[in-house]
Amino acid sequence: MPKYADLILTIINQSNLHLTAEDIYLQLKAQNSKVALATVYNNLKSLCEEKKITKLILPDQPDRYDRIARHDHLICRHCNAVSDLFLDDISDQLQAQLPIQISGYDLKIHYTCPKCSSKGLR
Amino acid sequence: MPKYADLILTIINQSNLHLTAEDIYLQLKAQNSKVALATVYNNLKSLCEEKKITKLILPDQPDRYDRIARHDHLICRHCNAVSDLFLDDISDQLQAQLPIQISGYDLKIHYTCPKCSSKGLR
DNA sequence: CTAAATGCAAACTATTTGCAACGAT
DNA sequence: ATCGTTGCAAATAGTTTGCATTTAG
Repeated sequence: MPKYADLILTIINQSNLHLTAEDIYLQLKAQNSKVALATVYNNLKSLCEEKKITKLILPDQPDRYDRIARHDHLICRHCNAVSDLFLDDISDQLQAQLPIQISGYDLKIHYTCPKCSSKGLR
Repeated sequence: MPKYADLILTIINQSNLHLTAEDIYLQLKAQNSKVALATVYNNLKSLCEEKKITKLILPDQPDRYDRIARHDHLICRHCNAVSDLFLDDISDQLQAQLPIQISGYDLKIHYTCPKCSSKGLR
């Protein structure tokens, strides 16, 4: 039986959603029947420390976990829904403006998602 | 006596630090002697909703509160220390790559702060 | 007099920890 | 037999809420 760390990594890498610890827990339970939520949290924490996944921290909601491949995020300014975005890497451009060595960046773009937009929110 | 909302807004606008609710609470107590931490939280929440301040959410530490004027942040990849950064506004550049209307962005640049750097961390 | 602002304690949520039990080498 | 992995319950941290009280207009 594979360790949970591997199962969890696979779930995150195969998903294009942004799963919370709870989502992952439920998904594991559906497959595997017997996991503790704490085990999911512990494994997620280890995976982050090993830089095999990243934590996506968003306002007013539990943390989400994401694959490591560089990409940006669109965040709805009203409901905080998240989606992925693959823009040009601007590391070089940023680096050119800075006297220190940068190791990466995190770009969240705010907008109004279609759902909120259709409710008249701007 | 001014309302706490105003006092808090002033504290945040006058500080170039990134204060936590607790920091603000302590600062108010020092000036004013009698506030409840919950009142600080309630006011911070309202101020965010009114978009008079923004919440700065960082990994593994309490939320911090920041003035609204657009700027970016440098985050130490090791100790998560934050500092301000005033880079060129890239809204137009981002907008040009996107089919939807954006309303702003949040850019965090990761690096190794001097303190961590001097400890040999890279 | 009424509505908004405050204080306090309790509630809540997300996450972490301590520790005993388990399972694979 | 040992060491890393897991489950469970309890602890923790940060934040929010309910409600009675105070304050301001």
